[in-house]
Amino acid sequence: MNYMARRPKDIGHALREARKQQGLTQTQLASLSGVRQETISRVENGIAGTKLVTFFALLGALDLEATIRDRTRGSAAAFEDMF
Amino acid sequence: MNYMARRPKDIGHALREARKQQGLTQTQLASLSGVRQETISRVENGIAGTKLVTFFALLGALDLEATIRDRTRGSAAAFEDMF
DNA sequence: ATAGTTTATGCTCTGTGCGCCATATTTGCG
DNA sequence: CGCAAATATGGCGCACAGAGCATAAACTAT
Repeated sequence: MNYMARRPKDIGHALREARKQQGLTQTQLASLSGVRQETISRVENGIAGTKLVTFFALLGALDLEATIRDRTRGSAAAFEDMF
Repeated sequence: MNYMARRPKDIGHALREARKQQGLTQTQLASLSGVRQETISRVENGIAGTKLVTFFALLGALDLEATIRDRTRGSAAAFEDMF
């Protein structure tokens, strides 16, 4: 699990993949995170105006975290996947 | 530059550090990103409801990117900093 | 095909982010 | 200290996210 994100749409993809990977439905994730199923659907489909609070609620429920770093690290990505 | 973020407040901190590191004022970053100086101030101080669009506008202007990954990677963080 | 589940979409309403403008407060430096 | 630059804060207006509820559309299986 290691996704790079530069646009809101990337966030949606990452969240959907993580959710599926954990075998959760949107409804299950909804009760885990406190975010409604409808909202999760819209977020996963890349609604740009999503709030950080919502994003982090989903991140937490999926046991994920975000990191912020320079864009010049693409070459190291494959290496990091070793962990 | 490698910040871990689990809450909106972490985002603000990371953005501020990155901006300072590049020797930019909020006003300069404002014209670079299209986000207003007042908004940048509030975001850096951890306003929870910040929108993803705003966040990514600032990320892009600072030439940063976000990654999403499992929370079990703390031990690898120091190692990744080698890059 | 049909029933059951999962996901997407439409609506109203409330809350709030952010643009915009002004100003207060803090910070840095002589 | 005193002044200028940088950052923070407040008000107003508009746009839109997200709750809540309903329902439609898309899958999945039997």
